[in-house]
Amino acid sequence: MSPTAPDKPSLHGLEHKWAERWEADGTYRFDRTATRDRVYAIDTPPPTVSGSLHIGHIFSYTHTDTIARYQRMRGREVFYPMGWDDNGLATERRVQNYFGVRCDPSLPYDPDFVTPDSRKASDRPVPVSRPNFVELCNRLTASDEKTFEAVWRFLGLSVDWTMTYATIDERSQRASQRGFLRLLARGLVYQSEAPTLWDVDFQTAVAQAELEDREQPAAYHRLRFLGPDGIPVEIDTTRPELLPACVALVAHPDDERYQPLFGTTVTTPLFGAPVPVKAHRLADPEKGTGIAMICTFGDVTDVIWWRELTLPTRIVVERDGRMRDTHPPHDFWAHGADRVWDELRGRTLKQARTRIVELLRESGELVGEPQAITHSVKFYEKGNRPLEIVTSRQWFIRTLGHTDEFLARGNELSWHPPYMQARYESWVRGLNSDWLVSRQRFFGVPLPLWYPIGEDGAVDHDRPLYPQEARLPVDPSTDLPDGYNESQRDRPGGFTGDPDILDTWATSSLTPQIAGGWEDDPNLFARVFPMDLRPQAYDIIRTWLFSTVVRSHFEHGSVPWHHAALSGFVLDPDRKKMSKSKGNVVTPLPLLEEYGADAVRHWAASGRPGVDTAVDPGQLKVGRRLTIKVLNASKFVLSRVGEPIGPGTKAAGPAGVTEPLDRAMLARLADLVDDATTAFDGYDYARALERTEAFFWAFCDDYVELVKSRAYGSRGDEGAASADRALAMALSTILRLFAPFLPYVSDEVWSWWQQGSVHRAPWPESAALRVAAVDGDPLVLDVAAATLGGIRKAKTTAHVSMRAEVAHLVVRDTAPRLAALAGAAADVGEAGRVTKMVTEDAEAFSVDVALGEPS
RNA sequence: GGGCGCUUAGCUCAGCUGGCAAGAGCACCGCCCUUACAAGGCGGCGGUCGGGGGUUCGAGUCCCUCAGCGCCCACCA
Repeated sequence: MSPTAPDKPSLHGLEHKWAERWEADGTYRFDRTATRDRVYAIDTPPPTVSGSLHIGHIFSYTHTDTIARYQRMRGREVFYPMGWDDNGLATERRVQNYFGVRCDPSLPYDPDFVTPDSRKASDRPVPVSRPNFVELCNRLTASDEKTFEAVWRFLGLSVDWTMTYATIDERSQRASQRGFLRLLARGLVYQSEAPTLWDVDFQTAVAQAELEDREQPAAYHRLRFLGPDGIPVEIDTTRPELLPACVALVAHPDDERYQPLFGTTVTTPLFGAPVPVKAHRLADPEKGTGIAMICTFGDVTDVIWWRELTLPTRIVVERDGRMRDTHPPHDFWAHGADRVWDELRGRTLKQARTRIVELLRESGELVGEPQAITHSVKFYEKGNRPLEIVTSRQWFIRTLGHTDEFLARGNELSWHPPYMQARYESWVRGLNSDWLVSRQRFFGVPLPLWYPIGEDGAVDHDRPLYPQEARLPVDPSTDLPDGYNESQRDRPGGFTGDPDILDTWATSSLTPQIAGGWEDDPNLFARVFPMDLRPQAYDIIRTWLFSTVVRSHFEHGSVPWHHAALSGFVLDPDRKKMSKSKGNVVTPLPLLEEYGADAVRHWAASGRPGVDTAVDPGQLKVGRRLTIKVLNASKFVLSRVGEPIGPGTKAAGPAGVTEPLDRAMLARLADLVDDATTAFDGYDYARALERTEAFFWAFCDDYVELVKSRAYGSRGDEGAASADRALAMALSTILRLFAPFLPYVSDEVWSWWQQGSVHRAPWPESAALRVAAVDGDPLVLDVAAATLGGIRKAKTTAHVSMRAEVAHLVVRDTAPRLAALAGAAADVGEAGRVTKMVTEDAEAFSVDVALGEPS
């Protein structure tokens, strides 16, 4: 059988051809009979299904795929599933915009509902029931997932596509609810009625991990309170509209200015409410006037003060971000304060602020004019308005008090790059609240709980009812707690389902368990858990990585995986962070189509682990050129090779390579294999690629040129055979080294002369190459290449063709290097078209090139 | 306020445990239709490796310090 390289090799259509072949052959199918020690398990990040893939996905997933392919070639059975993160707010938001609907849980299910069509952006959203809304979510995510899968396949991810999951599917819901109930049974999860950060647009509580600070314009308003002896006490506030919720003033215990006031009572402006003056260490004497008003609740410090100073609660802000429209219990407001309140009630906070400032100004209790400042305010990372603090009943997983355990688990992990561990540790050390997992949303895993309703109609939250694990997953809005029937739902003496869902992270923190078949498939789980690798981008260390460690620690008493590989971010060509609002998001499909998947992968894989990398058309062209070069160089090599040469064939034997230059190249190649292997074992795919690529170009430019004429037979069969065998060994090795990065072109070329897929071929081993190289000295190749370079330079300088004859060549160099050159003198002579070559001992390398026909 | 990373040719970046007479690609300039490759090949120009100090026979590479950029965490009346 002889190799069959096409006359005109092309990249066109390779993706389609090979994606189909791999699927048909099950090239990446996981063999679940493999024992744990042979398995390499990857906890693939389930991308958020929200319309279209981002170039950042391509970047990070390519990194993972190179490692997956490397491990597979090293003989590991790679467990490489794909998940879709479709539950949660991102999907809800997309569904609202896409279909023009709004979820109203109070509506009954409408089985005949059809989505509104031909609507305009200005149209009001159509209210739909929760079940209808969830149906729409399922419909849209199903189609989005198809689109995503198509892009992943185009990119050439070596995922086992028979192993997919979605974070909203039944398996995930079961795992999520089971995990929750087990924590509940162990007291690691609890509910609490407490002030929590609240997004007034999404109308849900928000966890610490989902916060971000944003700089916002604001203004200090100086308000005059009335002290015990009629002496004014002035405070600065950015939230004057919260004055009716003021429950105390606070200053630092050591602040001599205010020490006389501690324990006394002052009166609030406008409302005339008597409030105590308290001392607390968190009060900052440098801020404002050094004494602050405590409101329920303006910010998290208010909550701390309120709790630690046991202050009363006076709520004026509603969950929708407006002033409440009723009279709050105002037993301590002064007579007449109702008239002030009537000016504020029901208004938005912004309107209320404007109005109260006017009122304060009129009453003379605003001191001076507001001073504009800029300060940072907490936002929900997906939100548009500052978070408020609202008291509500929520469920929490206990994370406080476990800091040392979490840090210890962090130490058990190998971090790539290592400095990423610092981000994890600073997050763990900074935890200041338990993990809030309940959300007041609709599309997600329901909390698997019901509550009894007393004969008096009061819901008894303290005695939740929960299902046996065998019943999971349950939807408490339609399923029944044991011992009840449907007629008792929401009735006195009956029960009510918990209306909330679990936060996305409460489910995706279990991806190793979900993908690995925890409890559902113990046989599989034992083979893959704890997994080997968690690949992800560094921005979600505090969410996904941390929460997965927490769940695994609590549930299994182990780390969820042994390695964490953190990818950087993709920046736009101007090195700015990409965001939808800036409109600089790069979508991957056009790049894949223009440059080819291998070139896009080449760009991605050239981004160092953890390092932000810009989209660079130049780099994409480099990748494109490389893949074309692989095709052409391979075609040349195979035109010299009479039969397949690889492990087990005759040319693999050491006897085949006799020429010093060929041996030198193989020795260099062996070093390369060691380099690339070491790099990959350290998760440095970029280094492996860079080394391979550098070798390959030098191989083409120097070695191939040097042996070309000998390979054509200029010096007899033996010299040609040596070259052919070395070329074939090199090609086989190079293709396998490139395979993790350029899966399409490498398998294409592999198929020209080898059996099976290169992606199931063994990773090259340097030992075999060293045997073939015998005593090969890399110096031979170095000096030969340098000499050839000198000849080329002379010809270029003389503006003559590379085919021009060299009448007389003098090579000067040190004795050892000249000795090395002697072994390749004939090759150099033929490649440079040198008629007569002489050497002279010298301190340093130089050449004299006399062009022209031999005299 | 605490921490991490980065700062090397015009641009994007390699240079891992100190030995480099400082590298690659892109861009730029020039040459070459050479039978693997002209959507190519070959060659050239270009940097006092952010500043300053130190250790060393020797520092882009280690230590100290300063500066700029980016990010993480904490705090925010």
